[in-house]
Amino acid sequence: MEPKPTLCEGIIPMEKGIRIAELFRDEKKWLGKTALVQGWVKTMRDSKAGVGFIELNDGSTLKGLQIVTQLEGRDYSAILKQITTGSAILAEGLVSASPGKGQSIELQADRLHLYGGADPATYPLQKKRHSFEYLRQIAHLRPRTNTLGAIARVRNQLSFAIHQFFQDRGFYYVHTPVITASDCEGAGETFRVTTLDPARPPAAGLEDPYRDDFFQKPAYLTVSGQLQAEIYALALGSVYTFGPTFRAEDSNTSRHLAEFWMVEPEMAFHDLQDNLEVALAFIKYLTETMLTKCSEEVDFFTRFIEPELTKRLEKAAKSAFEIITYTEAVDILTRSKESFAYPVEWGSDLQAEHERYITEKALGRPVGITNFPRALKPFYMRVNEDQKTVAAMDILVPGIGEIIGGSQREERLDVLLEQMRLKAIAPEDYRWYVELREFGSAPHSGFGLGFERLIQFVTGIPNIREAIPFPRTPGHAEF
RNA sequence: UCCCCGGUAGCUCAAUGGCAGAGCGGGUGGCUGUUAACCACUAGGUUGGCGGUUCGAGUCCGUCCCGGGGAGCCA
Repeated sequence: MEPKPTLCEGIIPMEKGIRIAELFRDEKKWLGKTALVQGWVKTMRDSKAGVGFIELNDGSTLKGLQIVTQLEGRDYSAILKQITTGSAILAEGLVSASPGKGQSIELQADRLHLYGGADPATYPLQKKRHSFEYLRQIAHLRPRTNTLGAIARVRNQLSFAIHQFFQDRGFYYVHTPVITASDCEGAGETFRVTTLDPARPPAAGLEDPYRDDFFQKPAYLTVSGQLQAEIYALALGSVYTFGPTFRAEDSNTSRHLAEFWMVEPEMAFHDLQDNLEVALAFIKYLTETMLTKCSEEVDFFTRFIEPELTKRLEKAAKSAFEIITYTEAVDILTRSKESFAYPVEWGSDLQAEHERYITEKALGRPVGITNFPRALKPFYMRVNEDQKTVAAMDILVPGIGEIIGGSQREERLDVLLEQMRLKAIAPEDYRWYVELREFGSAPHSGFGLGFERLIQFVTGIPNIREAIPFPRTPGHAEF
């Protein structure tokens, strides 16, 4: 009788190893014990006649574990020949005190296994520093570098902290739609979502060109979950969204992505002041998280990327933010002796150079600016008593500029309709949004935080394309 | 989209209009405790594409492509 094939046939069960970060976390406990580790070879220093060293990284921490590959009476030369920089290997052996400088423990290998080699002649990562521009071309390998690996761990830690912050405060996580039919609030250019074939467009002169399209009307990728978050805030109280957002702006700068992640809390029965307090507590919580949970990465970024980073984080986590009104900001700018390329005038938008002067030079720390001219801001922001300004708030940080934008929302039906009229927005296109003001309207507020810009701020990484694993920018959607 | 800067070996960069270079990485050999290891030797090039000026172009001009910085717009 023939044996029945089983699912496991030919599959070697994986051996359970220990993460290198765990080894370092409790070195004393592991000293003298046997450990099994699995990861990728960062560098090798071998002496063909003598002792060899492999620096192994498994992604759990910046620091590599030093594997010592030859002891008396053992010969690894056959397998060592195949283990090269970039190879995936297993190493098992005694954790012992290291006589060398640079690490206190090392692993004396009893057993080595090669999972997958890497041809040193063609492996794109060397043991030296590469430019970020080069690493972007090999986005499938760049998380194996110190910097991109560290950013990935920071992204993970802060994503978790974002949920923690809101969950601790009774917010509900709401999934707002990625596809939307409302070309929302004019926040940037939208990507179209369609199943029509551009090679075979609908016949010209067709009464309804969307008749055969999937949604039978124009549809887009979302540029913000805010309007839908408002719906749930006016039912659940305090909610937040955290998801991808899409802007088709032809924008080529170090702080723009076509696809980025945004955090958008929305809170019923909260005015602008409450909103600001949540935003500031939020920034403090996230920077504090960096200092406590990502200290190894913070030290690394401070050493290699941005020398002022630790100071910047401590300032943001511990000291008070400066809160000024737009009018006060204009005063600061007009009184300054700085010569700006763009004139400063009440009623015109603050330019990047103005924002930078205020947060970097005039005040030297994160700044909240409130109550902007009504004409500059979208229809949904609440009109102040002076009729000239709206209850808006921007939070600026040194080095990045605007990281948070938010407002108290207009909850008064008549004022909202008037705002829509002034901004030439047809109420029938936002029927449901208007109805929220007809049925149980309530004061509410919210803001949006660009996650990748936050990552830039807390790591000091200069280009936003390193703040996300797979950056999408004009002309680039690889990987 | 606009302005500025750049594109030379696998990577990071040199090279008055006059022989195409270095460091790192790769290969080979050496070295019994290395830390971006070290020492010796060695291979490696359509100087982004196309066109032009010139006796001669990596270098000057035109144009396109790509990358970076900044601006606008924004988070």
